Amino acid sequence: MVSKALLQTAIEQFGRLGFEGASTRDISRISGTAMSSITYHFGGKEGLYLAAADHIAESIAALLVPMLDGLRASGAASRDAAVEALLAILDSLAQVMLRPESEHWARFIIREQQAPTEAFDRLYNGVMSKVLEAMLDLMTHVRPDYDDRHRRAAATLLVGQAMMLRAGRAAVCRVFRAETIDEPLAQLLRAQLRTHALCILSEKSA
Amino acid sequence: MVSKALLQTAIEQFGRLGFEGASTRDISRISGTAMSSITYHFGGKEGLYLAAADHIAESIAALLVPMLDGLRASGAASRDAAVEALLAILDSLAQVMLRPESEHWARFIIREQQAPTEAFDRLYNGVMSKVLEAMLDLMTHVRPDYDDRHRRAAATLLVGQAMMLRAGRAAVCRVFRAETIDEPLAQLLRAQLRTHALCILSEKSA
DNA sequence: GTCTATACTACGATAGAC
DNA sequence: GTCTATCGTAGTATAGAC
Repeated sequence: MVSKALLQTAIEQFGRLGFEGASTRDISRISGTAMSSITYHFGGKEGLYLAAADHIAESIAALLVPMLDGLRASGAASRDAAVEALLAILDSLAQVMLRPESEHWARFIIREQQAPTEAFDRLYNGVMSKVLEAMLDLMTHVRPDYDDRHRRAAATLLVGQAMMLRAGRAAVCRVFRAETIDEPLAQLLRAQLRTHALCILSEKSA
Repeated sequence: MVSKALLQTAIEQFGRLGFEGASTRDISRISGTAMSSITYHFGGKEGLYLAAADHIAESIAALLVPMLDGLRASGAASRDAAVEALLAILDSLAQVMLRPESEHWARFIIREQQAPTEAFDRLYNGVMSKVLEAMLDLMTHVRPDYDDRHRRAAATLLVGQAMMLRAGRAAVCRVFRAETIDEPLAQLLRAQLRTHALCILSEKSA
């Protein structure tokens, strides 16, 4: 399974070093194969990069998408149910951000956020849009008084709190004077995120 | 002012391409000087990188730090005053994130968050810690019922909403089906951030 | 399918002229 | 202080053996 190894190594290397910084020499060497295997399996460096984006989107989608339909359905029952469903989505996002495995995905994605290429389209269409659509759907039940743009702004900012756990990881660790986010700290952050989100979502209409 | 030009170009190139991806050849060419000027002024590629981090920290500190002492003082008057001071800090952060000039800073900083080097120390000690200390100080007035770790978690997550405006820029634009964040959208996002923060900070104790 | 060998370009650093 | 010239290394891509 040379192509699988190349894909895994590519995600790590592209995430750490960026497209230009990563070298196909290193990727193939770490994967235990020859450089020319990249050309054979993916057509070249760029093909490998896009394949890595697809693989990341599929991996995250596998973790999140299956639960979205259920939450959308259960959230239609009442406003409180929609709030709970939104809290569940946010906590799932937070858990993904806290997973050690998400480190390389996150680096890759955050790079693409700063300078989107075709790879960002694949990430957005593959996962992000699905999560956001589910959130916006639930937001219509929670915030019928908001217009569409306000609901989008609210959902975006709520996601920001979860994203902080990855995108601002180094700062989070400094704030807590910790080397890493261990399990008790992770639970504290998730609980606080829930408190914040509950407060924002259940506040009576302005 | 060759060294100034090199510094500016370095921030842009390191931000876009990362340390490994950026080339001293390009940086010197874009700056209109010779490669060897980098060796002369900064000792080499790494010295230039650290100098770029210092320059970013100083630039952001110049925008934020002067207001922090005043807000800390005014926030000591009452709980409501502390809430208002915190809202002012968050809005300033949001404005920094929304500034077009912050694009290159942000890329540089976000890269360092994912893989901190000595440059992150300079960024954290130069600006981030000062903003966070001011926020935590105000939080003791707003949330005397929280323990220190909960206050740190709350402050961190609040900052996350502002950070989303930069770190998740591409996703924000997609959500609003916009090419860029124009002035009306920026105001909408800032207003929503204020609503969220106000809701979180003024909620009665749990 | 996977390898070795190689062609060609670009990298960072430095020596030395001015 | 800034330049040109050059060294040694490492980059991607490709041709061709097996």
